[in-house]
Amino acid sequence: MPNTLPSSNRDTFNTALREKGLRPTKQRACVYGVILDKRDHPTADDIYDRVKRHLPGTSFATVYNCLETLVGCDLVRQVNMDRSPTRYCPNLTPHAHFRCTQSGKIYDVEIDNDTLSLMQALVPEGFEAENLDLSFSGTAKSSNN
Amino acid sequence: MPNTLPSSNRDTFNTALREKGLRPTKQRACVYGVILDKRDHPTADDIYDRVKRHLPGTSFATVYNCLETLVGCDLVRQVNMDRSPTRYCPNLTPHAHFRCTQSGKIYDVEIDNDTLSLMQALVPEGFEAENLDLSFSGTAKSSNN
DNA sequence: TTCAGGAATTAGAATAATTCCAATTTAGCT
DNA sequence: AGCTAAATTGGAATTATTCTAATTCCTGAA
Repeated sequence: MPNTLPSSNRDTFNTALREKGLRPTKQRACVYGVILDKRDHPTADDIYDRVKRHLPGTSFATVYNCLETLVGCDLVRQVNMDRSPTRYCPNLTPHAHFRCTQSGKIYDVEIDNDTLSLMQALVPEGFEAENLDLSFSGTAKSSNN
Repeated sequence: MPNTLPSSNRDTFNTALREKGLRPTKQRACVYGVILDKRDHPTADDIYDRVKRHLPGTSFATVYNCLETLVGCDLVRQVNMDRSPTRYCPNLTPHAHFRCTQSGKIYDVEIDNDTLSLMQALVPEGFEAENLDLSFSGTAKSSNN
């Protein structure tokens, strides 16, 4: 059903793209839609499958292009864990990730402001951090599935 | 010149491998040697080039095999930043990494125990973290080169 | 409303890092 | 020295991603 973005997101989407002089195309909307729709940290591959259900003609290149655009517009975030395929996440609040090495699932982990400040304070003089990435891996009890 | 590991490291190396029932071969020693020798977070490619100077016959597959072994024996650590090639680091103390987006260089960043504990405390009930990865990216003033 | 020109999409080829594989060599034991 | 499992080798294969050139689509000026 997406391709129809919920209207609040639709506005954010249109605005974010227009601000950068980019066009809010149906492919971009659809990619954004499926990422919002099921927040399971899908890979480009997953996203491709889901997008095809709504816009069957869509190509892989387009999915990658759209993802790059959405990341550039700060609508979604890339999540890289080790060397596994990049995953995408619509949660833009500062948060860490936990990967269960058994199931492969990725969970969002909140970061409180105090801890965030302390982490940022680790960066030495003379370095200007634009980005911070914190991730954990280990096992999640099955009750978390 | 390595292939000749400094003797203190040579002991650590032999012991670590023997403990796992693995053989301390000259290729493994050499890979370990070049990683200790120049601590600039080399990629497998860099390591391959350096190893070839000492053991010209060495193949790429061997470099990867050796790296995997060394990581498994906790002699070196993998450093993954975004999707760039994996880098290797002989610093085994808990530390974060800073990547300068201009130069591509990677710097070690110390993590004090208090901050480390707070970070570990972020992991919710029901999750058991075996691994923690913290990395920053941004710009380093040229005085840090 | 039409049309020009840039933007976006497309299919498929290309790339880069890494892993796999089957054959050969080597190391450590008896 | 000879046996056996472990390690190494070269090359092919894989995987995620990026590139390319051709086509299609929008948008805004006439």
